Amino acid sequence: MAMRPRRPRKVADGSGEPAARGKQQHSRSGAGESRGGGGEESDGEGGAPEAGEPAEKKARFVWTPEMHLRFERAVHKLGVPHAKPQAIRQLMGCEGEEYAPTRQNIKSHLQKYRQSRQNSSHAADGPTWGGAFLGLAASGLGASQAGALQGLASPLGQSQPIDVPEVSSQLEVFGGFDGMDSSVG
DNA sequence: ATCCCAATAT
DNA sequence: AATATTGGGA
Repeated sequence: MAMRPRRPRKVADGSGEPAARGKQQHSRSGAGESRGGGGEESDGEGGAPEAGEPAEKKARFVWTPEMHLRFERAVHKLGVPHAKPQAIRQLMGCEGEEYAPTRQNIKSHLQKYRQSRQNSSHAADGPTWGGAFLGLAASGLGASQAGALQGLASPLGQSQPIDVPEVSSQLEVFGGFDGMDSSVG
């Protein structure tokens, strides 16, 4: 029986759970999430192919240096410790792109990003994250793109001057440095 | 109910 | 190692 990895995870109430748990499964075709004005993450469950399909490979999201750069800029704009997945997605301008990370993709990546910052914080940096965009510039596909990214323009031409939603509510828009750093006393 | 984070699994 | 998935909290 196929199960549909929909995404209602936990629906209120948390009383008593069967003692049986510890099952992991993976299987997804579409992305998750799709709502909220302008959401495009469609959840088109294709139904489990009964048979005949030669086990399609699931495509994992590949974070390209460029996507990574957009991600980084968005995160830094909001402040590393305060960057939230949905805000990041908006600031990235990935909407409308053919290759757009889903909120969950961003979430996962954001975690990794914070982790790399946390465990190195300010000292040495790993070759992967530290030099991710260096490869972009060296690749040659950056040159002009890098310049565009400086101003943050969408390759589609639909560049709107990033309008930050509303962060005014919080008085802590302050950010730009790694939070949680208290060693020097 | 929705969103996000951290842990965990693959 | 990088990404996805899951569990739990706000």
